[in-house]
Amino acid sequence: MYAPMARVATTSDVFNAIAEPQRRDILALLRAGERPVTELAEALGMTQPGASKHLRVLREVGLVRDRKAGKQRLYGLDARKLRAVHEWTGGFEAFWNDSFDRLDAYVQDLKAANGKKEE
Amino acid sequence: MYAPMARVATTSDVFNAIAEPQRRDILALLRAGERPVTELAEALGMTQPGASKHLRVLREVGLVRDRKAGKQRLYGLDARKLRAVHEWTGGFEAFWNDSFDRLDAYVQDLKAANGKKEE
DNA sequence: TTGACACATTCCGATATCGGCATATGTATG
DNA sequence: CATACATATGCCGATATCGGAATGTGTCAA
Repeated sequence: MYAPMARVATTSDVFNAIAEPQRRDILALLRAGERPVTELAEALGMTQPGASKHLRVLREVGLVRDRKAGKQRLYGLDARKLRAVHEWTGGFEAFWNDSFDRLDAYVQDLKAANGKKEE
Repeated sequence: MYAPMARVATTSDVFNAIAEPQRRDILALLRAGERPVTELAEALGMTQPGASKHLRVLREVGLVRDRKAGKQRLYGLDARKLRAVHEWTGGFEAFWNDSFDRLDAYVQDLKAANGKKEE
């Protein structure tokens, strides 16, 4: 009937998939090539079911692909969808590079007043 | 003293902040310049408290800054942290252009070598 | 077939998240 | 001061999420 219409499922999109640090780690590791689940799990210090679950999310959004190889299942990177994120953030490039409006003034202000901020 | 150690707070990082579509919309809108909360809310079809809450998240991760202007509070973009995301995804650039070629090569390699002596 | 291995799925508990609503805080203006 | 306006915060309900543990499924090999 009414129902507070709570949260919307978000695990099905790339932005959310890479919001999880461990999943980013998996993707980064896969740049070196295909890897079986157990190897990923061990390399990243996570349990096998944990790795499987993260891989499932990554697979469902299309960031990785899997391939059977005997007993194992090799996961490989499919970075095409990361391009969308790269381009989205790229749309803000003008705002972190060069001065714009009062942002620049504000930033200068911060630097002057705060010194170093670390990054 | 047990506690399944459930989920880790993630709202305090940039990747998670931009995982929410409405927050991305806010950031995109703010490229046009500073805006008061109400205007953002109306422009994006969200309630005022809703906008305030999203803005709070964005502020806490440093993606927006706020400035008092009379009765209003103007929110402005601070895209510096988006650069980190841009660069992280940029680390995969070589893989979204020819990821399949690379993968194929890797696969051939595996088949030829059989074992897992990679690198 | 049996057993070992690789991986996926399910159930669970704790907590995070989001939207809606009501309300509190803050600020200008009369 | 009082009131209107702008924004923030608190509470709630529904649901999503994550990790752990146990268990299920699939595949090779003897």
